[in-house]
Amino acid sequence: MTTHNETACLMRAKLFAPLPAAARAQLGQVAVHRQFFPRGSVIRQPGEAAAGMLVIDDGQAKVTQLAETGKERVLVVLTTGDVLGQEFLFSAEPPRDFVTAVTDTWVCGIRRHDFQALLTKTPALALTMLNDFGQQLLATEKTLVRRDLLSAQERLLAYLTDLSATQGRAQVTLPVKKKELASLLSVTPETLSRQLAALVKRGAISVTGRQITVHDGNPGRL
DNA sequence: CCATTAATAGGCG
DNA sequence: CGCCTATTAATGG
Repeated sequence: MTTHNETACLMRAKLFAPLPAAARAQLGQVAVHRQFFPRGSVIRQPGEAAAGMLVIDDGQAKVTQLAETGKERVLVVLTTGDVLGQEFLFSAEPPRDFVTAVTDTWVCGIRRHDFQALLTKTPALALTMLNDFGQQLLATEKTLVRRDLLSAQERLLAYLTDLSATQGRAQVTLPVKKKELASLLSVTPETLSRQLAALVKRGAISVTGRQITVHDGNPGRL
């Protein structure tokens, strides 16, 4: 897409934004740079070795888990600047999830040993990681609470409101197929379709394919 | 075009 | 609300 120097790739991760320049430069040294994954290809899958942490340099990817029945469960959708697999910086366990490119995607990464070597020399890095784990925990908590406490319609609207906030505008684009969004929200595709229609009728949103406009209102803050 | 796949509609538990 | 089926729309070759 655009230019790309040693540190740029990893620094696209919002995670590392607070780091001092020196630490970022060092990270750039040990990073794995710019691997390309065409839309639909598998970036990571269960059982792979030496997983490490990944940064979405450009593109979108979904994290899924496969049920016994063969049906896939969408856990999260990642976009440019998002990070995944922080836990593999600290553990040599193989991944349990699939990561699939939803669009053409470029990915960077850091291997566990490289990261840990750097960690011992750079206290700021440790703090940054701890903060990130904390954020991650809060995010997980939020999705759990939503799933258990909110109705399907409330969950959907909460999701859309979040998306609108992160994309920075009222008109948002669904990052994945509605079928997958349904999985992410723990509802069936039929229910998602109905609740979308209900929200439209209520005047909370308007829908054109994957383009959705969130009209201001009182979404509820969960 | 045709063949899949995705999305919606309707019925039912 | 989930599951099932029928119908229609979108997509890809």
